[in-house]
Amino acid sequence: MGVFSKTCEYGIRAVLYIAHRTIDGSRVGIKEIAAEIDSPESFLAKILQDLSRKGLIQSMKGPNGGFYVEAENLQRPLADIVTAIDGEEVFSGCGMGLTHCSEKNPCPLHKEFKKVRNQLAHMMNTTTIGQFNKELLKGSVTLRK
Amino acid sequence: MGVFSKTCEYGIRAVLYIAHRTIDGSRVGIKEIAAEIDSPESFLAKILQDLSRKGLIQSMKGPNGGFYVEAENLQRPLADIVTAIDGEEVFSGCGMGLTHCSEKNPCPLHKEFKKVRNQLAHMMNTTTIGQFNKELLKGSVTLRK
DNA sequence: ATATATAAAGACCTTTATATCCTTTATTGG
DNA sequence: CCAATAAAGGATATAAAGGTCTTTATATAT
Repeated sequence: MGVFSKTCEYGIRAVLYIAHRTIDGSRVGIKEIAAEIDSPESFLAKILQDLSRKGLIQSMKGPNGGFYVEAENLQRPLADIVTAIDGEEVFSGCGMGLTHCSEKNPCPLHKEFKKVRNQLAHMMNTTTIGQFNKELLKGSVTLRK
Repeated sequence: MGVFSKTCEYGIRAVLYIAHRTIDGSRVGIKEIAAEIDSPESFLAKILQDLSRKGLIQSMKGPNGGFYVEAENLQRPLADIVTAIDGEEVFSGCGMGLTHCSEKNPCPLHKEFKKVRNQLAHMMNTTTIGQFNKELLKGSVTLRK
């Protein structure tokens, strides 16, 4: 188990892929996305359907249809994808699973774990969907394997 | 979904509970442990059975039997519990699930995610099983709810 | 020795995550 | 309008995580 669910991992990869492939206003189909981020096609379809309903990405049916990312969404943080799919827990939950863990009622790890959580949250909140477009086009970073 | 699996969360809580309850050389039974860390008893039994096989905790059958932690194990890091239950992935895996993500073949988040991972790993490697005994005895930290 | 307390072990069951497939709906170009 | 294309939606399958129950093995006290 990683930090995010598999669904979420595919979601992040797919959104970044779509973003960099459609800055020119074009659209990209599920087949290509699935192939390029190495994910099961029909499972990914479900994920993108969900992200599209939630407005994180856009879609269009029919010939020349496909998925794309609106300009304004390029500024949204990756944390929004995580929250949409996995929820807030990873950014705010107790490290050892206590539901009432807090400053006043802390688990043993509370202080230290909070630092880690906050670093993760900060990173995901300051990293945007569009931020890697250049590097992805250059090929200096990868989304598959 | 939290950072660790539920199994792992119960495991950490239970081990810390056992540690502070058995510094005097006594043993503590599954019923008490489950009640005090608020976990399903027979599920926890499985988890402790596993941790005991792996040597992280000790156990004894029969009257006055139960679980306990050897003095030497009090020095072991919590990371050992996580690794025993969830594996290494949370400490070393790619944030977006790429199996070949590395310095040479990095995902977009590689650098930043690595920092978070490392902070988590560092924290869990420098925190020991016995470290919270006093606070748990005092009641200044909690393991339930 | 026997009765009893306790963990170990193994066989289940339930729920959630992951994944596939088939049908429907929307869009477009001719 | 028609045919082709591509996503949406729904039903279902499979695997993994989470959880329960019953029986067995082992230690202790009497």
